[in-house]
Amino acid sequence: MDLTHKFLANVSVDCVIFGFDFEKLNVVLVEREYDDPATGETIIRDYTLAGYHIFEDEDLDNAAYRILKDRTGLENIYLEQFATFGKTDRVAKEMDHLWLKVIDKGFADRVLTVGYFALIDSTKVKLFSHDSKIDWFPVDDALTMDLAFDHQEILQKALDTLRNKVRTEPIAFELLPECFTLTQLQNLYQAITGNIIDKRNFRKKKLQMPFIVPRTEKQDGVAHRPARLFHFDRNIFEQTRNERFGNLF
Amino acid sequence: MDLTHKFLANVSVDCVIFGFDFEKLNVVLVEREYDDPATGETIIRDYTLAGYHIFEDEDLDNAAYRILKDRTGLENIYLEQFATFGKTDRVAKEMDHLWLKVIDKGFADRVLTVGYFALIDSTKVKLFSHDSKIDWFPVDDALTMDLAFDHQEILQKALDTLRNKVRTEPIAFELLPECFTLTQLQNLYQAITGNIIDKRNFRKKKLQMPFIVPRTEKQDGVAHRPARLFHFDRNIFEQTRNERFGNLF
DNA sequence: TACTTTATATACTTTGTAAATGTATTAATT
DNA sequence: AATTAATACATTTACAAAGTATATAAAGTA
Repeated sequence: MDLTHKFLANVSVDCVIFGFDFEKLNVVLVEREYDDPATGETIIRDYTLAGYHIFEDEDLDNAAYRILKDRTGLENIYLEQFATFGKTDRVAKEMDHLWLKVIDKGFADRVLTVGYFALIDSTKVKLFSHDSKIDWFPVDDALTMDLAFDHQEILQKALDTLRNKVRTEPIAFELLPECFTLTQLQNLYQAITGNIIDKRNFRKKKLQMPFIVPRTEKQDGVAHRPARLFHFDRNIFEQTRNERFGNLF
Repeated sequence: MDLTHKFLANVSVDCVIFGFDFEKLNVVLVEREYDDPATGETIIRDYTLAGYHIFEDEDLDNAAYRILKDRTGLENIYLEQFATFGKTDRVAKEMDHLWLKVIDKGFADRVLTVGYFALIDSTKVKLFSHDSKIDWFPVDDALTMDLAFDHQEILQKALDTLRNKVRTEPIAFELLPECFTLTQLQNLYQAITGNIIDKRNFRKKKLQMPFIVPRTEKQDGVAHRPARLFHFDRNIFEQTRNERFGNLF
């Protein structure tokens, strides 16, 4: 192997952090603001995914876990690498931005970004950011917002990957609390895929899956008949993995 | 964004080139040999995937296309990025190798590799290599051979991705000549998935797929009843994409 | 040459299972 | 009592699984 024209690149990791509020799918975005030094007015406001460059002695996966922990405080979270973005012009959008005037010229270098998506139970998570605003946004909105760099493309690819994977792998449960109702699970699948699912068949199918385990507790604090709660048993799922063929919903 | 501890990495692309010989799935491997300067004996012989580092002004995808063209002479080939490998110790295996004595120390640096897999009609392809042997190997064999670096892991991941994707996307046809028999197509799916498929139902299902188009020609040169030939029509497939739900086979 | 053998391609049928759809009842709150 | 959603069960329809039969080529054989 000829290493004579060896070329070195910046490497960063971007985390697409997905959450579910029992209605729609959300994603974590970090706000960027820049005030014009002369007038003091806010000139730029856009959003980025949660990202950071990797450290020299750090595995890619660990960088993603670090970023996730910095932003959510959470550990042992479902995290999956889905794509790497390395177009030579991927920071070109930034060139037209005033950002270039205030930040390190390092941005002008070539930057590779490895994309990860995280699935978290967002119901009780508090988001952290030392210097900028950070918040949840509906994914549908985020796809039309002004995102920095190629974060639009990264988000879209993360969503596509999630939509695909959720059909055959039991990852949807990562977005729900430990106990959930079948309606909540159905709403989640609908939010991810964008399709509506027939309730009767969805229930019938789920009830005969041995890894969807009913609990004695019932739903609480709702203004109608409370639903039975369930939890997902990963062990049973793995034991019965070969018996399955088609969709999980 | 703080860029004070900016870190630069080597970036390379590895291509997992898949082919099909109407019996089994094959993959392209490049042989590495090193002769002991003292005795002249071959000390090391192992195999790598087709890979090379990226150029400074080159998109990741283009690097993959370049590597593929250098090795096969082919253009306009199905190529898909499937994962990026960035463990800090991913070249550690090489440390125990005598290779380190004869090559640039650059290998000791951290190297990120972006994995792509290519699907080609291998029936009429000639492989190129200026300095080393290059050949097709059955994937099953390759998975137990001595592959360099973490190429074992990369190959396995490529195979997993192919196995998954082939269920819902019409990429299997990339491994066949333009015209093929239904038996060849069935054998291909069996080779990829490792499962046997019922011939009667496979045929019935395929014959009612409008994008599997029968041709007037028949199979030639076989010592039994010649089969009808078909081709895959991508336009029809795309037009009828929403009508589909389940497996493609 | 004529006939048989061999190997695979191809067609059609029956059966079992799961999805799609229709209808009814239950259990909580307001 | 009205409202809202949860839950149960039955019927119909579609498709996959599995059984059986026939067609068409080359190659072998009398």
